[in-house]
Amino acid sequence: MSKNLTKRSEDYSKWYNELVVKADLAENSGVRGCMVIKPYGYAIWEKMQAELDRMFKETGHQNAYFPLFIPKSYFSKEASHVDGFAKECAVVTHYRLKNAEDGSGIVVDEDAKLEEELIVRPTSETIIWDTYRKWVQSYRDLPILVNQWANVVRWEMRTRLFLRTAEFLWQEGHTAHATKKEALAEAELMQNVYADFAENFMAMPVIKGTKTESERFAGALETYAIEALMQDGKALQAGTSHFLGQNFAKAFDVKFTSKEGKLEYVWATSWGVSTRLMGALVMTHSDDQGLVLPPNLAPIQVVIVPIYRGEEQLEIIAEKAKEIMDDLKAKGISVKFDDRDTYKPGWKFAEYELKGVPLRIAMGPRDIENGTVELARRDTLTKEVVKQEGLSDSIDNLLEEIQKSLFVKAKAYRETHITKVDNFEEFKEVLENKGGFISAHWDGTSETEQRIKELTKATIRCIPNDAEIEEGKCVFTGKPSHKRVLFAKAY
RNA sequence: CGGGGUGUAGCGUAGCCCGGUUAUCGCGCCACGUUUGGGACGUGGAGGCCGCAGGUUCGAAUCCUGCCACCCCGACCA
Repeated sequence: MSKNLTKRSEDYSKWYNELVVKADLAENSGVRGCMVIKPYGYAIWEKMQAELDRMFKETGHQNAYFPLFIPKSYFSKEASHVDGFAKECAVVTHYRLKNAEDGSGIVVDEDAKLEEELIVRPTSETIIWDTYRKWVQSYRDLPILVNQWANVVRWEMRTRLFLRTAEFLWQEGHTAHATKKEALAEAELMQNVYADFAENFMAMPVIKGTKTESERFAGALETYAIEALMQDGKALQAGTSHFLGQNFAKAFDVKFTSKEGKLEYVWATSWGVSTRLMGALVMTHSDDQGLVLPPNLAPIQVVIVPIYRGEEQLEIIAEKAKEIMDDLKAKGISVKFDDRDTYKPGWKFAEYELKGVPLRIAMGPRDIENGTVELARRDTLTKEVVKQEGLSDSIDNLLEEIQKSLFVKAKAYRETHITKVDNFEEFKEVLENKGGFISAHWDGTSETEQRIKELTKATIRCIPNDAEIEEGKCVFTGKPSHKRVLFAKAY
């Protein structure tokens, strides 16, 4: 293993790429743009899944599973949806291979051409709404509150581990409602669930807002998003929740008879977060020493490293370590005792720092003698000698403190990187030299948004839900505006 | 998908321009010994279809063509 990670200040992008690989989260595979998520990285994803799944169920949702393949004809039923995804779809055209006649290997059997080509899902709205048609007749069949955990494929031209891969893992919720009001409430509810998860579980502060028309999901009437800010000053869309109106119901003819006996189209939402959150997690907390994981998501929360000379000492330390582990496990804290004698303590310290383990306990003969341990925090890189007595309680508290402190730190960074700007020169200056979100007035037109994007590469990340009504002039055109929106360069 | 770059042992690399013994070095790996409170040291050892496929040549890591993958810049996107 090579020792030094590129510093964030030298090359942020390179730092990220190296860290994801060196911390054993993921690596590239033989297939362009597709990654292998390694056990350590997958363990973090599983923790995210477990908590999100719990939250979805708590808000009344159930899991189901829909097919990977979508008939091309389904896919083309909703016009704006096709426009949005057509350019990045993988298409299955054949169902059989055969040995090449000249013996040169395996080739596609041209005789096995599919009658109707299948799209590998880039998202599942179409197949799900085709299914919901059969599930819904009466208002009594509503709402349908379904989520699926799945992989999807979007044939991206430029990929990066976790942030943008051709195949990624996600969950997609698809709900059907009798009224517009109910569907809107669902979309907002899920935005809140995502924000809650991001902040309380990932310790990643997010801004809740609405997307502008040009940033909206293909087929949605309204897209609600949570936006996070990375350490390099770029924004990252961490989750989206869409109000789909009756677009898909109309495209797939999903109607129900209302209480009043009228035939009406169903109202829809969809919402998702993906393995992109892994990238967000890395870029929110980690440092030049490696990964920094919030305790809620760390596969290993505490690691115990013994320092010893000879079997005899190890035995004594191991015995003490076992006591500590039992105490910690009883509190639901995940702990690993690393008694490998093939690596030295210093090597292990560096290794667990790279991997972001929140707390490290080092125990040597001196500690055995004094009834102490050395306790080191990953987030602050500080260490102190503490009494073994009451250790599990203090660790329990400390983990909670680390979780909070990571959030506070990330939030403080974000707060100092939201800059109010009132003219375009300043806009460009702040974007160039400081980065982060720029809070500015906008005249509400796609044309202006587009021009600003062309000139600066910054896009409107969202219109914050809590934006104050404030009379002002568009930062670009000078036309009247009544609230500020957030601009940023984005991932 | 367009422009540029890279690909040599598990990782990082020298050699390539200007073709010619057994492909360089460091880390890692294996064995033994000494070590163990911040990435230990010594001695010995193993490991290579030089990204893949063709071509030029007496001879190719080196020159040419095609393909694949990765990185950077664009266009596009979660």
